[in-house]
Amino acid sequence: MDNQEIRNAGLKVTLPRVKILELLENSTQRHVSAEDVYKLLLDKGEEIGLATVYRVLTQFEAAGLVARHNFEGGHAVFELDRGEHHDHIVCVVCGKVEEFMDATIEQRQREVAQERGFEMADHSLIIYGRCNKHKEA
Amino acid sequence: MDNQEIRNAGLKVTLPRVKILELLENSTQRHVSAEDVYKLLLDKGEEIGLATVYRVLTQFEAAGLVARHNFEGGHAVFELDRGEHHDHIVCVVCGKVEEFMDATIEQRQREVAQERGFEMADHSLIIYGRCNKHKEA
DNA sequence: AGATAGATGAGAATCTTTTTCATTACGAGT
DNA sequence: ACTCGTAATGAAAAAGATTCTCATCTATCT
Ligand SMILES: [Zn+2]
Ligand SMILES: [Zn+2]
Ligand SMILES: [Zn+2]
Ligand SMILES: [Zn+2]
Repeated sequence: MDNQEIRNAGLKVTLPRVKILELLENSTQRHVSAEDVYKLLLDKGEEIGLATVYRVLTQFEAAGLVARHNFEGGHAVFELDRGEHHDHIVCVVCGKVEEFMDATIEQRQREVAQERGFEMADHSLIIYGRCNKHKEA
Repeated sequence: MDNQEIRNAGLKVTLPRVKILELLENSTQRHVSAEDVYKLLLDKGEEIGLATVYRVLTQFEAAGLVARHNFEGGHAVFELDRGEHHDHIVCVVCGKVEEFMDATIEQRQREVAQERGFEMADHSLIIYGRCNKHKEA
């Protein structure tokens, strides 16, 4: 259960943390900004300060519960980290986000890093395009 | 020459634009933030307002003269767009940036987008890791 | 050279995220 | 269950990045 995940992260089980984790688990949008989380909680009647939302998301990220992504747009988006790595493809018209994982790309990235003497720690791959509803031709 | 590139972009050839483009061409750091550009110009005695730096970089981007990247760190970095696409590998310790282009990755990205019904417009791939000077083992 | 649309600079404004600090609430130990 | 010390929270301020406003200047065309 959630409480245990929070405890395992070395954090106290507080109402804001439980509610934020619940929201990330149950929200229809998987990829949400801090502001989104704040407003979605407000809509549910949970008055949790925006500063707390930022703090908790950052702590969850450090604990590996949450992943942060820097999509275009000037603000970070967060999602529950379910352990399975994936990358993203984002529609530049409607903002729709789809996830994918391509073993070939993953493998080549590791090789590219090695070839350059780097030890890969992480990577960020975002494809921008127009989804089936918004492509031109 | 620079002036023609600026003109071709439909922009007036002004001193700030010429100086910013020169700096991007000659700077030892290829990947610079707007603040970097502002300060590097100051160091050279060119007093160009920060707002102008932002405006010009954005215009250059729209004209395809400059590429903008959202590395981690909360601020965008810019580089001259020399027409040859490439991606980046960044050392999380010292910030060193290397460029690479991998045909396999590029190709798979296009395929992934297609498989999902997307028309790829652009993509952002950043590998984070430790460079040869900073890796552990 | 003169007219005009476009460009600049300074500062204000905006947006996102972090910090401060006084107050409140977990949870370990009794 | 009660107490206490520490960690967590909320509100507001601060900080950092970027954009906007507007009065002034300037490149370009005639
Ligand atoms: Zn779309
Ligand atoms: Zn995702
Ligand atoms: Zn390094
Ligand atoms: Zn580059």
